[in-house]
Amino acid sequence: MIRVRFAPSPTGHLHIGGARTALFNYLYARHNNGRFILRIEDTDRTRSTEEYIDTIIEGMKWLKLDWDEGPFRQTDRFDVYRDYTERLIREGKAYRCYCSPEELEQRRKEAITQGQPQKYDGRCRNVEKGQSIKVSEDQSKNAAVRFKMPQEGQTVVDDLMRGKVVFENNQLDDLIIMRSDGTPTYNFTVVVDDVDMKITHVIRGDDHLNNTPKQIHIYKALGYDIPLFAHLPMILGADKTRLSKRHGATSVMVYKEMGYLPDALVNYLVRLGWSYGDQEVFTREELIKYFSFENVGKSSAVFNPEKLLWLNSQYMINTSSEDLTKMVMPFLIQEKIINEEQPLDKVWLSKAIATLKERAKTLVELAKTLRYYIVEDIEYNEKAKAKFLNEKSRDLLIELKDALTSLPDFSVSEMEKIFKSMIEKHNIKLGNLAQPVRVAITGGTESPGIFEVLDIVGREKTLKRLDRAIRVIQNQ
RNA sequence: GUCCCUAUCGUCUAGUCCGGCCCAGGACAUCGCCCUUUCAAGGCGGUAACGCGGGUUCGAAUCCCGCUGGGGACGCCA
Repeated sequence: MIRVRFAPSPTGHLHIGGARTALFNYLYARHNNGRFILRIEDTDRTRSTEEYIDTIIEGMKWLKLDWDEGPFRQTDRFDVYRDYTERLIREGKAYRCYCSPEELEQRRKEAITQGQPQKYDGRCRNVEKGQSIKVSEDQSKNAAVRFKMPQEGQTVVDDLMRGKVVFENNQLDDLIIMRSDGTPTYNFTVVVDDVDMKITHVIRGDDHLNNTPKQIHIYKALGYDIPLFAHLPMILGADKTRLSKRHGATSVMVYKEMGYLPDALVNYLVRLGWSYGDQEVFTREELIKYFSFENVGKSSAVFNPEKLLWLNSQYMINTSSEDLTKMVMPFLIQEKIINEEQPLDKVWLSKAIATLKERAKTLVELAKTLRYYIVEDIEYNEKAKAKFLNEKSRDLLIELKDALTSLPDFSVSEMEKIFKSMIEKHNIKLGNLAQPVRVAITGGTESPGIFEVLDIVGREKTLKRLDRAIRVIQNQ
């Protein structure tokens, strides 16, 4: 049974990079009928917050990356880490370190200026029995615990993505596994938890590749089997540096707020690194069916918001108008086009959406363009008004209004007949009539086909708006 | 500074393992044309890439070496 996990730290929102790591874990688990586990790595108590835990979970749910076990929290497991730490000390595989963070920082700075490797110098490594260093009670109580890394030989990480990666052990640092306040640190908890949770494949970002040899030695010291590793390439911003807030929206929930569909984001994210021939658009089932590390690239990818926007527009087109009706509601409220209690005919709304979904790239755009269908009075775009609501169009609008008023059946085909006869009579192009009408009805020059628009807006509002446009022209 | 990863159009990528089908294919963006009552959507077409230098070979985007570029790591962060 394959078991994978996504292990974010709640020191920020679920961001684009994390979401993709989660997605690849999810797809690998589902593809192999394995288990997908969510674990919150909140050992850094100064930076982790409950709020971030909630938003990460919210983000996972929004993207429909459902997990099978968890969310587990490392803060619930401190006793476990403490036991393991004590065991390692007892066995001589870890030791107490009395150096203060300030001292270490000082030494690190010196090492950098002197061009020396920035590595713990190991001064507490062999003094555990206390002969050569005098330690006050206070110091003893506040000691951190370091893990003894081997200093000779090599460590090989056999990575599913990158093959065998060789590290020289003399590069390895005696890392701290327990802080002086008694809380454990990442490189230690990650190993303990992956063992306890029987993780078979550790799939994570490239930035962890360098930690892997250290973790391998912890596995060995604990006497456990080493899982398989797959280190994914990172996502970069347009300037090719690590994706960060400088590059715009990085939190997945911001994409929700901007009116993106979760499936579109997932589709975009999976194609950042993974490919399946020339296919661009995938259903969730296809992703699960086709996913494999063989088709994941090795180099980092630049996040391209424009392609995401395009994909979203494709998903808008391919989503049923009924589903879009449900999805757009919060945005209609947000845009103050409707209020929460306002009743709205869902069938009618869905018909309106059908005319707009191939024109709107996001749900926000969809909501905004829906405005002239829903609200009572429209606002004119000044340029459009100046160009089309003038003396030239006044008589046409009056004539059309009269014709539509007496029209027995206010249908697309009947309206079409009226427009046709009018343009023949006046020897004008359809656009000469349609554009002024469009401005009168929608306020602007861009909309779906004019007959569809009139049909959805309905006779009552249509006549009212034509009337208003005529008055506006007369008052000029 | 040390270590690790990586390198095909502006961007995401196919092709690389098993050299010839590739004077490099698709997608986004961009430009042009078509469709057209506007805007979209759609259709057609254009511009645009194998980082550089050495090898190996009849032949290299593909194999080997070097260089250069890019990224990451070096925390009592994860």
